[in-house]
Amino acid sequence: MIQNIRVAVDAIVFGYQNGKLYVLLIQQKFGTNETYWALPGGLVGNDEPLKEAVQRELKEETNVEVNYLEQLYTFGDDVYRDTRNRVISVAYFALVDSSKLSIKANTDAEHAQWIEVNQIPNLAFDHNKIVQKAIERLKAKLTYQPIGFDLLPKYFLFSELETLYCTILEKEIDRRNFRKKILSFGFVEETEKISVHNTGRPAKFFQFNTQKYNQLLQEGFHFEIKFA
Amino acid sequence: MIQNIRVAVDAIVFGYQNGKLYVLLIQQKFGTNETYWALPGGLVGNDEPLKEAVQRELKEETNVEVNYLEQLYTFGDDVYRDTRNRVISVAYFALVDSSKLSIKANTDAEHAQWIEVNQIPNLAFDHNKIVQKAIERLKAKLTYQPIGFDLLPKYFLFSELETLYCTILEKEIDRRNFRKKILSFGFVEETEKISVHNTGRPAKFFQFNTQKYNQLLQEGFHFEIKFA
DNA sequence: CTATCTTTGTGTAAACATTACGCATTTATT
DNA sequence: AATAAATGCGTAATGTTTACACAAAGATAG
Repeated sequence: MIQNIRVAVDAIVFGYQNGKLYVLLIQQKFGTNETYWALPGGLVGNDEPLKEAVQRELKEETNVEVNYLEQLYTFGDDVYRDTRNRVISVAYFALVDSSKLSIKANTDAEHAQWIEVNQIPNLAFDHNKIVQKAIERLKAKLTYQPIGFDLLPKYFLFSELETLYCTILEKEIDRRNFRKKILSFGFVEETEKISVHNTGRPAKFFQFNTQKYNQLLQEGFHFEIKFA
Repeated sequence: MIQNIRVAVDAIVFGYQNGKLYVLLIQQKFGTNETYWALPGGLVGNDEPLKEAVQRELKEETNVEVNYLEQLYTFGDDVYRDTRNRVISVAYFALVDSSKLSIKANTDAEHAQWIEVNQIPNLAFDHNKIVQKAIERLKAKLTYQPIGFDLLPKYFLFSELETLYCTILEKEIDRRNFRKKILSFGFVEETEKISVHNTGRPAKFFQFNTQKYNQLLQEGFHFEIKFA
């Protein structure tokens, strides 16, 4: 018997801005006037590594380049997830910082759009399920890996980092304890820059020091933020 | 262009007994007199869910039924991992308790064998890499999910649980603090049974209460064992 | 039958980490 | 100048982890 299974990749790309979490979706046409929302993705080339396939599809369909990319899960238990063919999908989890939240014009990218996570419509195939799994991963990782910084600009305020954690994890935390905890790690550094907003005391900008973090990792450090 | 990619599943099954961790491997013949060790696995059927494919292959090739099964990772970045065809492999991570550590006779199962993890030979394809990733997953999960109990018999001694943790994580821990920590969770219960070994004070058998654990999970409980 | 060995089971004090707040600081606004 | 808003720093109370002392229960040897 000859195996006849298609292999696709799909990307769940998260972006964050002003206390809101977004997912990158594309609008696809089925037939003449029916449109569906779906995750960016497509079939893998015969000689193409999976990871490159995701990056290519993202580039083609949305013109977005991500800051962070890792494999999420392979969806292949529902044999009829695509009604036309047997297709398994290797889903990837990705993050972009807020500077990339505007779609750059591109042949196909016009159908791409950032949608707030609590306003995601019905998606094609099992894509709602995939997004759900990605959100769980994001929440989990936020507490044990410093991926929150990949969602923020290079220089950020502590209040921004704090509201990012609170909005994504849907929990409250004490501003002052959070700050102390993060600073105690030693890989978030104060910069010279100072933000002036319309109200309140001006705040220092901070930055994530990747090198310092990797060094600490090697010394056996283990990142963790507990949210009650 | 027609996509021509094979989809395989591979299983990394761990077993534990007497302070030793084992992986289930099979001996395969290539050509006439060349033999290779490899992970159990094979191609997925056209109408077969991935998870069922693993279970079928395990049954066929090793006659083993596992206690715990979850998807590990999909290996598909090395385009030439199989030199004959483009094959991507969806790897699964599985556990059996010590009662299943003897291979039951079966047509194909004669080539299956439990090999100690620190004596794993060169394996076919990228299977050494896959096993490595599985070991990392096992170590990580042991600290934040109660999967250690799936490697032990239904009734076990605290000393057995303790040495399991110590051998797999390759670390020492204080016996008394470990016991207190585990018991504080409330899902490991004392039984009436008592073990009499040749030396020392007789020990109570304990058992894992799945129902209690699930109940605690719903109440927001989060399992965690820290190893210095 | 008592001394010794070994493993199990219980307790407790010290060290460390987390939590809950109080309050001074620095700007913009009235 | 007084007020408001957000930032930045400190400290006491509480909770958790670690290190270790020691009693308990059986096996063995003299």
